[in-house]
Amino acid sequence: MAVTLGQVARHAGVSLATASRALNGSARTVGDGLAARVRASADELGYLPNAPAQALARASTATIGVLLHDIADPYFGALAKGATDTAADAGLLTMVLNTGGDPEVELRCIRMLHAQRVRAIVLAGSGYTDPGATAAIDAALSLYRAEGGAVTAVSDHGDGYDTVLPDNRGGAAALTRALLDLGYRRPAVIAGPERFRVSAERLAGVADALAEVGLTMDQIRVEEAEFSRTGGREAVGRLLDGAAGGRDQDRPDVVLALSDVCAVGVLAELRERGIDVPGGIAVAGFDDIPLAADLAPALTTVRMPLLQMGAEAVGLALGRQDDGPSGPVRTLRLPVEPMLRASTGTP
Amino acid sequence: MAVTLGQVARHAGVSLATASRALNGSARTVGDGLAARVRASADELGYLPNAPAQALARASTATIGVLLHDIADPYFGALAKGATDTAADAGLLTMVLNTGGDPEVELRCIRMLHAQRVRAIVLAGSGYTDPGATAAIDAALSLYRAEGGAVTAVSDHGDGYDTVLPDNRGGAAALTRALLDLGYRRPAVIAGPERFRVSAERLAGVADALAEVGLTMDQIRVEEAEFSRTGGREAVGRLLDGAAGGRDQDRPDVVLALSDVCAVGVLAELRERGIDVPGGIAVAGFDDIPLAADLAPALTTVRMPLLQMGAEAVGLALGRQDDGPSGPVRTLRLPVEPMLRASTGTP
DNA sequence: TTGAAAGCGCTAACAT
DNA sequence: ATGTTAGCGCTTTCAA
Repeated sequence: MAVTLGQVARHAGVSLATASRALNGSARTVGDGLAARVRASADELGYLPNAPAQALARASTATIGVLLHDIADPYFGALAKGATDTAADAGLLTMVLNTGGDPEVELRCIRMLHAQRVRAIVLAGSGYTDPGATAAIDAALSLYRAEGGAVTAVSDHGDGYDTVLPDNRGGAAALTRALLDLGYRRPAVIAGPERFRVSAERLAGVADALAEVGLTMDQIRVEEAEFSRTGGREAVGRLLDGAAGGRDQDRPDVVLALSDVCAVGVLAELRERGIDVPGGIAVAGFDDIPLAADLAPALTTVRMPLLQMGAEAVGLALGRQDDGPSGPVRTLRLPVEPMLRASTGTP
Repeated sequence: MAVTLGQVARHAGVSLATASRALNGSARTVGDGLAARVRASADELGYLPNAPAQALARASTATIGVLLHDIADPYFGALAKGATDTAADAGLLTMVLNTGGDPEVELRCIRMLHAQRVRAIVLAGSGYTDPGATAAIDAALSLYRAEGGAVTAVSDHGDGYDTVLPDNRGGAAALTRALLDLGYRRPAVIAGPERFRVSAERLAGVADALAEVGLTMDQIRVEEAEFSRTGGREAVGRLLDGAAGGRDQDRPDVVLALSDVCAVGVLAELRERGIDVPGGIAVAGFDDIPLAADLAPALTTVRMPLLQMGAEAVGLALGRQDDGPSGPVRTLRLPVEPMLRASTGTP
């Protein structure tokens, strides 16, 4: 059905080997005349190499895999864009897999990508706190690496992986400090799910900054929320309803949502309740997703270099191909920066 | 290096064929005892099938490809989510390729996906108006289909493709009508790039509605803009600066951006110029991307069922596998709906 | 520089 | 129900 290399070779009157060398590169070189003839035949017949066959013969594919929670989430969208573009520049195709943040799904995805013999797997989602889940994933990745696969992580997935490490903790601390400097004194935090490592990192940053002014985490309200708009809405609802008596005294003066998509939900809920932002309660997020500055009001947040993170993660993976599997583990620390906008006004 | 089926077979004391049948499904059936033994061996050895080898032997992969302009764009993010999740449910992996809206890139991407022997290609970006580019793409896809590949399109890419067809024209007309009903009389339009078909479709819808009240397109200002925030900003800038004398008389009372990401740029530019929305100028978009309702002010737009569109596009492709390549071309028309929000207030 | 031939790991006839 | 074997399309020794 499809045109094969063999047909091209016959058409050009050369051997299979020569056709292969002329069309699909190789250490060996082919005489100019023959090479041209082969290429002409290939064009004429409309030859396209059979990638699976090449993969089998070469024992290597031109594909990578990216694992993330949800491609529709703007945070992961930007990460994926950085990754896919970098991969494409290197001639690689990218498989994008949504894990939904579920370690079991992630494990299955890793096996599928391993089965595909992708060159590299990028762990773009957060690492998990559950030791069992982490161990299972580590084991699967270890098998994958034993066969030459490269693994890189975005944010902490344990040492042992080449990692692009944005300063979650430092960023959270810097943002919290900035809020304190603005005069806010009754912060409440909407933290990410406990099962994700980044949640703890960011929370630790908040604690760092609070400690500097003599506050501890038990003195402030912390609600956990999924990394989603709905999660943010519900969490801030609990925060407000939970404030005993609902008196303004108990009400937080600023809500720090540790992800922008949560903050979006927070803004929506406050709007619905008729609470002015930042007049009534100020709001801050984390990530600086593309539309953060266009929200109502513009969202104070921590800028993460998302495109770069995705790009560097793939870059590390490709570097690993050259260095060999046993080179030193690389960690690329990336600075982050608080962005103060209207949602935290000036109290 | 990697564990092969052969090793598993030997370990279990069965033939290669039996091992294959036991592990990787087949019409034939295998005795319970043997099957269990084979599975046990596979587990013990940590066997993972070699997908490229399977693809070669079966002459078919378990992958699909999705072509879109930019995965970081929320419109495509949602589309991709619908597509990847549906594919995953069917046991398929998805390769996501950013074309940047460039037909040349798209052509190369199609060839790559063809080379990969993906089962289906989803054209998620807009079709092109350039006949040359379209012909080249059609030709490449035609070769692909001749070898059993399925192609489905989101929005018009020509008949001949199974298509998920949101009512771009009808939606634009309905939105325009709604704006006219609100009392706006000096609309200006920020249209998409002429090289995309959807731009013309949406523009035609606007014209339809204007005609109903005796207006023609030459009586209103139309600026072209890339489907991006920056595109929207610049276009509305031209719109305002171009209004001779800049007198309020000449100024549009509503700007209809034919994509939400453009509308975001419009809102940003108006904010910067200190023009109130909707008090000074009202703004509407198109697509209803996830954050449209959370912007400042909430954006009036046309709701497209983005997740569903992505999902159905993959569904059509999978249906095509069964129907055979020669079944009738399917078109799935999807209704869209204007969403009136604060950005168009009530003049 | 070119060609012949042996696989790569797996599936699917075709036996038995 | 199980095994034997011939490929799938390509790359890559190994010879010439």
